[in-house]
This record gives sequence, structure tokens and C-alpha cells, in this order.
Amino acid sequence: MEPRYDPHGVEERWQRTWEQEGLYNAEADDPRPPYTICFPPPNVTGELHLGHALNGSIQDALIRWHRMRGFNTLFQPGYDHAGISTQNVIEKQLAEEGKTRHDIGREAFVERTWAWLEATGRTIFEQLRKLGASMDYRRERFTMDEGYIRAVMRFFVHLYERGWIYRDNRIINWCPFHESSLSDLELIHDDVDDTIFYIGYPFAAGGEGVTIATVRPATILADVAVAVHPDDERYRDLVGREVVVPYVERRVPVIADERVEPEFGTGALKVTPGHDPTDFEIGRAHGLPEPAVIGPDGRMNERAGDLAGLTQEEAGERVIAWCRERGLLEKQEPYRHAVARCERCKSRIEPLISLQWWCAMDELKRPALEALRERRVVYHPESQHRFAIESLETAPDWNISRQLWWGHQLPVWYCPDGHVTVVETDPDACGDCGATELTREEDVLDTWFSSALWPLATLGWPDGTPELRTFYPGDVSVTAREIIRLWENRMIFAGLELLGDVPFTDVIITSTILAPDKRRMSKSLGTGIDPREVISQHGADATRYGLLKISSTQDVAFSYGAIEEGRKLANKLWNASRLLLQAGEGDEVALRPRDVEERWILARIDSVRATVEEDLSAFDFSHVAHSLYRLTFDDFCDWYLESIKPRLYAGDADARATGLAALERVLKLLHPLMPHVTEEIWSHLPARATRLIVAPWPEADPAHADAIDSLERVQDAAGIFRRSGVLVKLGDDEKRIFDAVVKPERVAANGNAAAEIERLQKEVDRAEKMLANDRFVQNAAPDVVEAEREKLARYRRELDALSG
RNA sequence: GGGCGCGUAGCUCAGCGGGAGAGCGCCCGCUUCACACGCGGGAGGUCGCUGGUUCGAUCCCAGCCGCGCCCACCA
Repeated sequence: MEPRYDPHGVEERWQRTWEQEGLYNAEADDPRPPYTICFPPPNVTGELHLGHALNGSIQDALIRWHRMRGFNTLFQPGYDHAGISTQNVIEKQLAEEGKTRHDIGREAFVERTWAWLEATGRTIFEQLRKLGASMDYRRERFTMDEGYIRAVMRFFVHLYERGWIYRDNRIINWCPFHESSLSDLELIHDDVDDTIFYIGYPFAAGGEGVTIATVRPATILADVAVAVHPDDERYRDLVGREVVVPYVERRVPVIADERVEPEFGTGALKVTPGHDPTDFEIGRAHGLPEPAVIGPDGRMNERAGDLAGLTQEEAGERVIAWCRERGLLEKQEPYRHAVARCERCKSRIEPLISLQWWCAMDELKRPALEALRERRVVYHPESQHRFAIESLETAPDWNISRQLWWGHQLPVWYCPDGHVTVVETDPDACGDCGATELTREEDVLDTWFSSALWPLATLGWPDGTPELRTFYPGDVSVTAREIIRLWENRMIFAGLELLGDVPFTDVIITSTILAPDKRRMSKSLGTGIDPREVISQHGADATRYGLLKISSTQDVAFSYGAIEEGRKLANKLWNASRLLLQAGEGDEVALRPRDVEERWILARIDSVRATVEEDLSAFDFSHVAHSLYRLTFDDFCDWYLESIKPRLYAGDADARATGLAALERVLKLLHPLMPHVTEEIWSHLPARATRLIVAPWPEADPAHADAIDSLERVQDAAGIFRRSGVLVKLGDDEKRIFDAVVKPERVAANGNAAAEIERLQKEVDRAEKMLANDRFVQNAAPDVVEAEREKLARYRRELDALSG
């Protein structure tokens, strides 16, 4: 064994070995209790980023821990077809060839997408293998593989038959670039500098009229009313009167609606149901018409009269000029406000009324809300649990149709008479009239519609497979905050609706990793860090350790220091094992603690085991990493191994056998975090019959607990021993050694009894003062007072020993 | 506008009612037979500010200042 641990080669070797030996595999007929985690299916076109790496490290730590604890673990891999995102990639390729998707047609487009995926997609799981993620790679699924498509079709038909899927003309977010609707959750909001115009709408009967404020003057052409708040005293008398819309010179009513904000602008709102979501709601409530003057391409349409064909900006200018000429433009001001953009192409979103498919949420979300409130599913941290409930409560009906070509085409067919047939596979005839000339709905489903089925469909649903029976419901889902509403909540209601049970019991929301300088990681800022490089440079174990160490409930800065720490820990373990192995020949690994330091380290390991179990159960991975680092460096190496060196050098077989047994336990505790180095060391230990990855997790071992207290005080002086070049031999009477040997040595080594006495005197004074305080003695918890008394007694003893 | 969170050593962060901590960095000393990716020693902090609760507050409460994130249809 070399004196330096080098992860290169070692990690790849174990990854191959584990997989080849089938140790990642999960079997449905395994009688052990199941433990299931589905890796959130990454975009099929994507590459591993730090979010994946952190997610993978967390999930794999949980999986490996449970595997060692005797669970039949399934870590499920797979990809998402990622509708818009993938279509984007292909459209960009086409654009480089000077073409659009319409030039090659739908069939060729879809074919091309598949061909491209075959050639270049699906690389993330190769990268996750290099992280050591112990997934059952045989079970890789895709949201558009044959079985999965059946699941999606079944889900749609199921919801349709429940009466929850409907088609309606409603206002949606239209992306002019993708020429598709988008859900609210697929938007981003950006501040832009705009101009707000104040425009007078004269009374139809003549006179001043009312002034409104708008940033989109082009939409004036589609105004159907002016609305004010019902309690707005200023406008009370106006309600019911008619005003004239500028430019088009159309008479429209003044109405009252609570959705109007009296404080904003002039408190009077021009109502444009065709081009604004709020106005749309107001319009529906008042039964107003919904004219549209802007088309799907974002330009003015034929209903815009002489402005048809213009961009909105051009049309707006013409409208403003018209108003200015007639003295209707009261003022204009610079105005900064947020606008919605497509999260993929950044195009400005056009609110348009469009015929779309919808999924009603009221019935679907009710059982999910119940499950969340009863905590059958719990989000971690707790603040996210509240957010998840709130999000679900307020979830509007779901726009599930997209006007894209890449995705699951809706299982909806129309006959020439306009009858609608909804079935899972191509029907022969119209369900209503028997007509055989059917055309299929062109729209595809929102990508998240299929993602919602991930925990079920990957296990074979809608078929009643053994996998589904064994591994559903699963256990944990690990994901990022922004995906709670898009994905997690939807998996919950889909699972409850289709199988009557939640898909998992815990959802871990991971922290966002920022660049080391706390800026957002982004390619354009050049602040991105590629986890694949980190892994190849520092090793998978160090990367895993580092990511888990910095993980928390808030946003965290990436830290190479934490990765370094992981590397150091691996090296330390490696050398600790060398010390023990080189100290003798035998292949004995056995607990034969003779001296208190041996009982002490066993007790420490057991105490850390308990802490680690608690922290893993609470998903506090940072704390786990911290505890194990301290255990390895401070307790195991700096103190315990140092103290048994004399015995090891003397060839004491018991000391070696016990040391190896203790080392084994430490390796086990660390394996979920740093699987490779621990397995590698394990393989060097004598007579290893089994792999560490499937070795049993340490049992509770309280046998040596009493050794902790007695030795820890002596440990306090350990530094002195080593510095003075003396290796202390600790007998049963540690206390005697401490008082008689350690103290004087410490003083001698420091050459500084006065300072030590001063320090102790300060402690004594402090403790005496507290204990003399009646209110402290009466009010503080009894064990706190007792601890203080013990401290005082100890300080006094030490003080006596020094000054006496 | 709403929600969440954060301000502790030069940097990154842990601790969260009774002794101010870790990693990295810095200074001093060690080629001690596991490890210089190491060992020992050390410097460095009014624990954002102001009040309150308490015998006692970095820790609980309120306000303020600063920073970040998420959500949002104020035209």
C-alpha cells in the first residue's frame, strides 16, 4: 500500500466491480423490506451539473445506508424527454441549416429528434456512475419508451373519464417563438424599462371622461370596457356610463370589479380580455366579448384594421400619436416593471386566448392536500412543507396541451362531424357516430404530465408488475425547490389517484449551489463549475463528501476547501489502515479491548454511529460529514491510534485485532458518503469474505460507554504527551495518571505554571459566582447546576495539584 | 407586493440559553519507523445594530440596518 491514497483507477475499478457483481441490482422477489428512491429523471439532452451531483450524493448516501441496513434497495435511473427543451435543441440545429421545423414537417422532425438522441443523448448516467451512484442501471427508463407511453395514455384517458379533462378557450401564456402555450410555471419574470401612458377615454355622451394607464397601447384596440373598484369613491358615479375607446372609437361600458387596484395608475383599468389575464377574468365575470387584435406571431392581426401586420410597438406608436393629436394623451412616464418570458427562449410572453386542453385540479388535489396535512408526505425542510401545501391549495387548472411536436400526442381523435373520441390506442371509428375518417389531435402533452407518473410508470404501471407491488410506494424524493409545484406535488396526486397511495414519504429539497463567490452559477458569467471535472480531478469520494458537507437548507457557495477536506479524510483513513496492517501479520479482526483507550474508542464509535443514524434520518448530511471527520481525525487517529502505538510496535496481536475491528466500524459509517476509499481499504483487511457495500451496518454497542467519561479528561492532555515525546501508557486508573502525570507534565512543558493557575482560577471564580447565585441554583435545570458543581470541584482539584 | 432565509475568526461555514468552534489561509516548531494530503504549538472574534425577556443571551422576542433566494396577472 502506497503512503498516499490515489482515487484514480481505484474508483473506476470499484464502480465496475460493484455493477458487474450485481450489487446495485434490486429484485422484486427479494424478501427483504424494500427501500426505493427514483432519481429525478434528467433531461435526455443534458449533462451532469452540480445540482445533479449533490442530488446524486444525497440519494446514494441514503441508498447505501439502507442497503447496509438490510433493505432491498432500488435506486431507479431514467431520462425525461423534456419536450420544449429537446425540441429547442433540434430547432436550433435546423436554424443553422437555415430551416424551420415546418420546412421538414412533423414526421421528419420527430424522426430526426429520435436519431439525434440515439447518437448523442443519454450521457448523464455514465457521469453518475463515475460519482459512484449505486443505481440499478439495468432498469433505465425513458418517458417516451413503449411502456411509458402506455402509462401516459392510460393516465389521460383515466382523467378524461373522471370528467376532469376538458377543452376550453381561455387565456394562456403564448410563446411566439415556440408557437405554443406554456404553463405559468414555465415562465420567468424580468424587470424591463417601459413607458406607461395615461390616456383619456371621453364619455360617449360628451365630456372629460376617465383616464386610464397602460404600458401596451396597442391593446387599446381590443378594449371592451373600463373597470373601477366598486368601493372607489372617485368613480362611483361613473359605473354604468359609457366611454369611447380611442382610435377605434368604440363605445364601451364602465363597470365595477374588485380585481381593480384603486391605488395603481388612475384607479381605472382598461379591460382587454383577449390580451391580459386579469382582464380575461373580469371579462368572463361580466360576460364581455373577447376580441383579439394580436395574433400567435405576436403581431397585429386582421382585426386591427389599418394596423394589421404591424408589430405591437409600431401599432402602439400609431395609437399614441392618434391620442396625442386629439389631446387624449395626458402624460407618459418611464416605468419599470416585470414582464413574463419563456424560460427556454426568453421570448416575451403573449397572453392570448386559445383553445387548449385543461386538467381540473379541484378533485385531483384534494387527497394530496390531505396527505400533506396529515404528513403522510413530509417536505424537508419544514418551510418547504408549508410552501408545498400553499402551492397546491392555490394551484389553478392545469393547461396540459402544448403546440409542440416532440412529446406525447394527446390520445384524442376528431371525426368529420366534430365528435371527440378519447381512447388509449388508435380507434377504428368515432365513438359517437362510427365515422372512420378520424384525425388525431396535434397537440402534445405538457412534459410534466408524463413526469408526474415517474414513480409508478418506471415500475411498470399500468401493468400490475411484481416491481410495482414490491417497490411502490417508495421512500424518498430528492429535488430542487423550483420543482416542487411542477413535479413533486403532481407525483403525489397522480400516485394517490391511480394507486391510492403516496409515491414516497419524504421529499428532500436540496440547497442551490452558488459559485464560490456566492454569485449564481451561470455559463454566461463564467461562474459555472463542472462536477465532471471536479470528480476527475479530486475523485468521486472527495466530491461527494464536499457536496454533502456544504449542503444545508439554504443556498450555499461551492467550496473547493470542502472537497479538499474529503480528500484529506480519504488519505487519513488510508494511512490509519496502513499503520494497523503493517503492525503485524495475522488475519485476526476481533474485539479484544484490554485497556481503557480501546473501550473508549469503541464507545466513541458507537456514540457517533447513533449520531450518524439520527442525522441521516433527519437528512442532515452536513452534520454527518462533520461528525465522521472529527471521529476519524481527532478520536481514531490523533488519540486512539497514538495511544496504542507502543503495543502495536511491540507486536501485540490483541491490539492489532481490536484496532482492525474498530477500523471496520469506522469504514462502515463512512461508506455511504465515501464508498470507494472505504471499499478499497476494506479489501485490504484480512479475510474479507464480503464487500463493504453489502456488509451489515454496525449494531448498537453500548458496552463501553462508561469508558468515555473517564478517558476524555485524560485525552485533554494528549497533546502534551506527544509534544514531550512520551507516549503515555494508560492503565485503568486514568484519573491518577491525569492528576499525577499529565498535569505536572503540562506545566513543565509550558514552563508556565502561573498562566495555568490563572486560567484555572478564572474558571473557579466563574463557577463559584454562579453557584453562589441563589437564583441560578433555584431556576436553572438541576443537571446544569450539578454539572457546574462537578466542574468547580474538578477545577479546584486541578488547582490544588498545581499550586500544591 | 407576498413568502422564506441569512448576517459568528481574513475566507467558507458549524454551534443556537450557562466554558466562543471547524476547515482553509496566516505565524512558530518538527524529514518522531501510518500519513508533510502529516504532527505539535500559536495569533486572530464588542457572535450586524438597538432594545426587551432571563439570575444569565451569540443563542429566545421586538424593532432597525445590510444581504440573498423563491413566489406574484398592479394594468
